[in-house]
Amino acid sequence: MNIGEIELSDRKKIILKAVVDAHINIGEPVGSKYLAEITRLSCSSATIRNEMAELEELGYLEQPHTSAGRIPSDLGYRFYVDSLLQNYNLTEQEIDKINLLLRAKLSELDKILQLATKLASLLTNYTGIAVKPKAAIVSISRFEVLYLDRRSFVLVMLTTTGIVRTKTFRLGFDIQQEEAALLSTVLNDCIANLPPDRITLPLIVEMEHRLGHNRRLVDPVIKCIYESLSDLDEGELRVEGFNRLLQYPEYSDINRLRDLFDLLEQKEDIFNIISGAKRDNVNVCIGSESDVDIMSNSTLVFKMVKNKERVVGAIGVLGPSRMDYSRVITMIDQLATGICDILSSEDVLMSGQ
Amino acid sequence: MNIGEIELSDRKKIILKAVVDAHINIGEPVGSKYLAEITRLSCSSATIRNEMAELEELGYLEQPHTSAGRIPSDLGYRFYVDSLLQNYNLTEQEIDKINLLLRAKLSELDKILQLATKLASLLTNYTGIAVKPKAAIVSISRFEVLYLDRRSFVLVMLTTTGIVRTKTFRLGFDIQQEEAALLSTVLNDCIANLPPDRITLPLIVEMEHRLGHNRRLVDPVIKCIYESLSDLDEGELRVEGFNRLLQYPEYSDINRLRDLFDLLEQKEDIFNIISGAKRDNVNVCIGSESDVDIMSNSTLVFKMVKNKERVVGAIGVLGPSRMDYSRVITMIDQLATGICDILSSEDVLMSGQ
DNA sequence: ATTAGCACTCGAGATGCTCAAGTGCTAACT
DNA sequence: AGTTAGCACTTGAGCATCTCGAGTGCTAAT
Repeated sequence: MNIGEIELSDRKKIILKAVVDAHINIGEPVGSKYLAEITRLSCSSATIRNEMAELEELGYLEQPHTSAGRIPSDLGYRFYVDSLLQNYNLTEQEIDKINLLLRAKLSELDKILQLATKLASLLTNYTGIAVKPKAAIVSISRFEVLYLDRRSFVLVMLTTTGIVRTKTFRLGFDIQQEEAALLSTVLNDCIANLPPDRITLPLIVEMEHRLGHNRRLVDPVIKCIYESLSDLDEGELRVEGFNRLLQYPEYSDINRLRDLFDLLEQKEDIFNIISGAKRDNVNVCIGSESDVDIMSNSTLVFKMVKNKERVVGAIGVLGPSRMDYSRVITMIDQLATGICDILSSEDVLMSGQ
Repeated sequence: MNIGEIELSDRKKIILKAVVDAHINIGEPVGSKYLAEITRLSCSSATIRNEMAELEELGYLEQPHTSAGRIPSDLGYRFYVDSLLQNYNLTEQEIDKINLLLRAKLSELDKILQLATKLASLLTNYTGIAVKPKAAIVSISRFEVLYLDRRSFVLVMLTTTGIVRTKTFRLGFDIQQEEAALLSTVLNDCIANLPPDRITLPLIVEMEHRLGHNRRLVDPVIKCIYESLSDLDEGELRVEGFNRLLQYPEYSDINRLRDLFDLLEQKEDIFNIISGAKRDNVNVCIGSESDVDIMSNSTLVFKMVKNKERVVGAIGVLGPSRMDYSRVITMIDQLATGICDILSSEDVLMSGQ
């Protein structure tokens, strides 16, 4: 990203990696003496001091104050994630837990994401998040009216995206089974497959005309359709295990905690970060790499969830920048691909037996 | 509750009320001198000191340490809520905000509760909560199969409680419209109105028999029915505005905060408190009045939401025991009765126009 | 019964001290 | 030229100490 970034000597890389690793484990600034002990570089603390000073100049390390050790900067974490990361091997237990989810083969995307979010939080010990994006323009492809009794019916709406919505109507007057059927026919004739902005007054008038004395049904039904459609294209952000963050010293400051909480409750920023993701693989947004300044000191790791090339959501983890990256990245990767597999295998759901 | 509780002198009541009021506003222990100034009792701080000492002996007040003022004990708050509370008059704005909700006339209980929870939190500046109780034993009163195309259909399930569930099935083999219709008939014949524990193997075998070569549909459909039913009788706890609590000094301790968060995430305890409520009106559970010890220093104010005598949920607020009771109680009352009104007026929903 | 007065208690906050960790720099060494 | 030992320096954490103010309880006078 910078001119100074031409190449890092092998020793610098080893030291940088050691600093990040140590800081991830210990949570405190790491000093030269400690490094000299744990690294296999046979050189003295003084040498390491020199190297660290240079790494700081290059922007990879920071010093909280003069007499403390060094901690990685965002750039340092970035380099670590991009170049220094070792593969993490999931333990049997971890694989088991993920498989448990996969085997459950839950029915709806919602449910899967919910469980996956919990799992993400549980396995990584950070906060799990899941996102369902705003739907593209949705319309209702088919209406169905189920006649319950002379004073109530259920309106079933099948959307173009495959989601089904229902609404029960209770009436202050009587209605016949044939009239309910007529309502369904008229709805299908007039406004099936129309996006909300093309449901115009003339259409509504026509519907009222065709429904005769049941014209009074039109208004509430249309209102309900609008509601359902606008519901559907709202994005959704699910958060699980926020309290896990409370155990990390970086969030022992109430204000930071509060900011982060606001970030999650307000949703917009997270949506932006996730929808701005470039990579098809696991994305890592470290600290202030996003424009969201509240994110400083925090990192978001996530991966898109796709169903046959269509992005249907994302799943990830939010935690301190001092995060066990290799573990978390592997975990999210596994989880996301697992979900994708379930989704794309849905076709075969019943062909097996 | 105790022998000493025969009766409090008027002056004691005034002092107790003044202590609670002051502590609610200031958030700190209140001393005798301060009280002597603000109360209209023309008596000196020494007298007040004597009275306070007695109130402490009776259990209504507490002293954090010798040289601090007094704070109300749980019992003190309880007496305040039961006997000393003045009516709070909602401001125009507050009434407007509530009316806005009422006018929205949202379609589903879920949506109403969601909005109401947000509103509760917003208006009171504490954490809003809503509860949907575990449903009584639910069964599915009617099945409907909507044929989509030769490889998919939607199963619509109407439950005895009026809730509708749907599930889309995608098949690995072809199916005819008549076969789908048959599935619906068979389901209605065999297992409609049966609680889950009475769906027995013989019934399933019978269904498979009647469905002929589509017998392979039975297994996934039954599985889906089980899932839907067990989903439905899960209680639900909705929480909004937890971060508002972060502004109160009683929650500046990370551990307390964390305990409270766990309480909300784990749900069971809250369910118990709410389902153990005696009063039909607004309930106030102060601090350790419940058996849940995490609740010490916190108070839950809530009211049941009913639809024609059937309890369909509850809405309330969680905050520090030092809570603006008169305001909060009025607020929750207004909100809950408002929701009840919407629910019971649903009948007339369409008879108007 | 009330109240003025006073001795007493206790925590919050300020101050100053030591200590350990860690640095940067210089000079010596390979 | 790169490495290292050594040393002076910096700084925050932790701790003891002190003061100050708020508030109490008690006693004696009203």
